[in-house]
Amino acid sequence: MSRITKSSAESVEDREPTKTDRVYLELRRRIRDLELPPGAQLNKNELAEEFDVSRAPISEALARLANEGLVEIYRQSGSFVAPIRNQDLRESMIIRTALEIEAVRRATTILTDDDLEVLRENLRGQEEALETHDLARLDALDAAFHAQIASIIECPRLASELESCRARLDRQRFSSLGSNERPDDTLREHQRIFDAIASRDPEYAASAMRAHLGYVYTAIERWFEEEAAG
Amino acid sequence: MSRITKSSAESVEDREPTKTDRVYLELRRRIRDLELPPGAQLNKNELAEEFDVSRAPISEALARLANEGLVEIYRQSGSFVAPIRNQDLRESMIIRTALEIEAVRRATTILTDDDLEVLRENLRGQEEALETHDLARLDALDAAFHAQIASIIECPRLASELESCRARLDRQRFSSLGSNERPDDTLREHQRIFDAIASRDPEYAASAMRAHLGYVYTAIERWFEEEAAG
DNA sequence: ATTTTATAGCTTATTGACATTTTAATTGGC
DNA sequence: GCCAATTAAAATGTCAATAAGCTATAAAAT
Repeated sequence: MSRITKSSAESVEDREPTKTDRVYLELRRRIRDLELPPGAQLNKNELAEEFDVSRAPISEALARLANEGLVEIYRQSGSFVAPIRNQDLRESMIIRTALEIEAVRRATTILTDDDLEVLRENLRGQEEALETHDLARLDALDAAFHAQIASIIECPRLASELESCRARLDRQRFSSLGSNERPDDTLREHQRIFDAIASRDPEYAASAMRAHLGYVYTAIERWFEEEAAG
Repeated sequence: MSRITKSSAESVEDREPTKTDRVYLELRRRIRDLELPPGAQLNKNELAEEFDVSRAPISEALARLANEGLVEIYRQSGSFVAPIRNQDLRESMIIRTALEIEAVRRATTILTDDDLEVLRENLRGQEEALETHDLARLDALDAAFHAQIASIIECPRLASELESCRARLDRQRFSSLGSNERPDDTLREHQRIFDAIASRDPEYAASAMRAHLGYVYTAIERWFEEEAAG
């Protein structure tokens, strides 16, 4: 009997999202984009009123965000947007590095020509954005570049975990956007990753990715120290 | 005002677990240990009665387990223990490989002598367990060996994600325990990982770990094909 | 003046009832 | 005998009210 219901799996995908999902996605976006700044209080009653739902979906959405490290819930006391902690950024970068290196390594071995063309097109866009000093577009293409590489290996759980890391890291990135220190270096590193992938050498691709993410992490640490000092 | 309440963080750690936590941990254990077999129905009403709580904590616990890939919830239809899918095992092993390689690489560079001694002691235990054919103990020490390596880098979020992978993989492992094909090979691979760590060579350690996990994955795939065939 | 204690105000946790949706069986028609 | 529409049962999603716990303020005692 229980086996039969599993046939409903196909109809599950394309249903309108539950209220919990709506609240979760919207709050996640606000936190990521710093509309809700670190430390801001998230009152479940107020949120329930604002979203015009009861407190149950709010509560579950906040629990999910807490699980993801974007929210901290103190029992019977209050819920708050998580502060940006150096330790969190460090851990997120370690996990991101682990996943992206493994992804690029495997992607390199199973890559199709279409995959390569998508990446090449992205890089062309990055060159344009750099020439026109469109830092916002450059940033978006940067994120897409990494996501495209990860998507090649068709591992949704890995992609999801990577996105979770990025959400935590994005808050720092958006904090320092504009003070983007080295857009041209970044582009060169991306091009080197692309060349490594195109040459179908997993080790080369992995080391290029590692070098790139190492620079990214150095920049994050520098930002954090300035933030702590100033 | 909202800032002040964050000072309560220290008192949050050592409070008795919430009902949701209790239900989550217990259900997770039952699923992992196959007490609740893949496909089994999880009726929220029945569970609420059994645990003597209302349905809210049950619902949240199941949501967490669903997020982790151990449970599948079909709306207004039913909740079931997730089946063991080859694709899930593959993804879990990819993520596990990514995280463990990164962990061992970093651990190798910051290792203390005490850390080494703990690992050496574990290996001695594995040798004993192999000699006495105590496969259950060998299995436990295997898990501990990997966990000890990961713990060195002090990255709780990585450790947590690894444990989540292991929970998914454990169901397959427990299914085929006893048919443990190659306990002696496994020990040799562990010893090689230890030697690499002891020599403080991150690249060597990473490649030893990659080789080991590759063999593990091969065994999993073999099991799955036999399972599908027979 | 300082420390301790009691109280009041918030906030989240939990509950039990209700609404919505899906699934399966049953009935009626062909 | 078979198919379709209807209906009933069952499960989860949602809600609004209540319970329980924490923080901070203020009063009281040392």
